[in-house]
Amino acid sequence: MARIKEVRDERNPGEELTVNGWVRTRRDSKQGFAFIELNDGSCLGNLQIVVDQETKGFAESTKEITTGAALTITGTLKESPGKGQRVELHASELKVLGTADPETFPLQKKRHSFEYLREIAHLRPRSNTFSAIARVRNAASAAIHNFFQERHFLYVHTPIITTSDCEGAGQMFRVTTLDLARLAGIQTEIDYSQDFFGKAASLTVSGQLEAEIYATSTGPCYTFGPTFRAENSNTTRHLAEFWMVEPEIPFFDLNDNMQLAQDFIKHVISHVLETCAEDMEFFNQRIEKTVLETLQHIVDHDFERVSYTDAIEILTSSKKEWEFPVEWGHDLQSEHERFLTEEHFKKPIILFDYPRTIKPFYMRCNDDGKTVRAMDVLVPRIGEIIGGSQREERLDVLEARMKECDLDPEEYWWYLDLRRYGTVPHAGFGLGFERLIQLLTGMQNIRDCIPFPRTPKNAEF
RNA sequence: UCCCCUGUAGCUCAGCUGGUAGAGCAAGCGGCUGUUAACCGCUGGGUCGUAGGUUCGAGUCCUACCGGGGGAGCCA
Repeated sequence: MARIKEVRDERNPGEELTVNGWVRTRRDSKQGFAFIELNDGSCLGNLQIVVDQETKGFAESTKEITTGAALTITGTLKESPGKGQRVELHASELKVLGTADPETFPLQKKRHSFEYLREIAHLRPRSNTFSAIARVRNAASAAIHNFFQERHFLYVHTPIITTSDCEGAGQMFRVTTLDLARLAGIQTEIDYSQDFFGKAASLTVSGQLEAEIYATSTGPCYTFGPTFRAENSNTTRHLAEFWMVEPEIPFFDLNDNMQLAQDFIKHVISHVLETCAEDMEFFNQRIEKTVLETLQHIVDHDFERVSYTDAIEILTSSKKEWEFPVEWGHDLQSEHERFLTEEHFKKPIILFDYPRTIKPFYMRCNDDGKTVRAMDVLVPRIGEIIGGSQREERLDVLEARMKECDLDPEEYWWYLDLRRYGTVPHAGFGLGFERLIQLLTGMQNIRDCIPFPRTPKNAEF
């Protein structure tokens, strides 16, 4: 048995082989033969199968060879006289493994809207676009591990269920075994001591705090796993369940962190461009005609590093009309970020040293008393793809910051212990994996960049 | 959560200022062809998102709800 990618790329005319796959389309000749385009998901291209009356099993199953049907075919590979393919398989034997009634099969041999395909998420990976996304997603995952493994980072599995109630990164999904229907009737304060973990538990919004534990024990490390945010976000770049990559490195400052983030993104892009050439060509032609150019440009240039304060200066001195005013101390709006990365610098930028009032407690305070060592990587079209910082390693400063943010240091006793015993400067960041896939593929909507998207009011499949 | 747009055949859409529905593609059948987003002809297919309302009459106007999309906020 051979996979179609292998047949198309490596096998030679004359070889006898068997392939399995699904029919994409079929072109008939009444003279008794037909062309079947077979795809098995191993690559974008189909294998052209030539069947005729000599093909065992063809005559009796002609009606069943429709778009979507699963076939197994044995035959001889031949050089193709037609245009569009190097080789084609002349079938000696054909068997229909599974039929697909053309009257009801939802995928037709025509273009479908992404919205429609989202409603049939169980079948959409059988389409060109979604199988290509799946392969790019796979290649990007491999590139992420390569990048860190080559640098001897430890892959750490941080917990999915957490009881540290306020990690600070937004609304959390509650995890419970309590009988909610019954509790709703009683209407008293919920007693979490009766719950599975003996206290309130939630799905993680970040593995950062736990990653810091390993960074300050076993050295540079990274997490790569699912993350959950219960925010009621309805945009093309937010998911309730998404995958995040979070490296954490001891003896690192913000500059080291910015360099790592840049090297990391460039590495993943380069790897995908190399290993998914056919899929990337498809995205460039059919999805977004500037992806290849954009990605190459990112690989070839350094990211622009701009302090928050300088960014404010650039924005106020540009003669743009802003819907939201630009003012030091306020977070930048989408329109501001887009202007900086898409119009002003026209490449990825790293904004750093944000006002402390708009950033979380764990970011290291600068000596100016106003800013923290935060960084955001913004890329054209997507916006923020990475958020990170140098962490506050000074116990007294960290405690003071927690109180400033209305957090109870007691709750974070173990996090503070890392500063109490052998504290070191360290830094890290979080990369939204699906946003990276958006950047790589040119897909507009993040819901098409994950196999089974979870968004408000949607968790089908 | 807020703002805007949208919901008509399997899919993508048209249907102007209200008079009970149409195209392309898909599908079925037939023809043609070493074809390749194949091509040509014929045929079938819709209680116009749901519930109310205005009107002699509503796909078309109004209200509510539900679904989808885009933008904003939250962030990755």
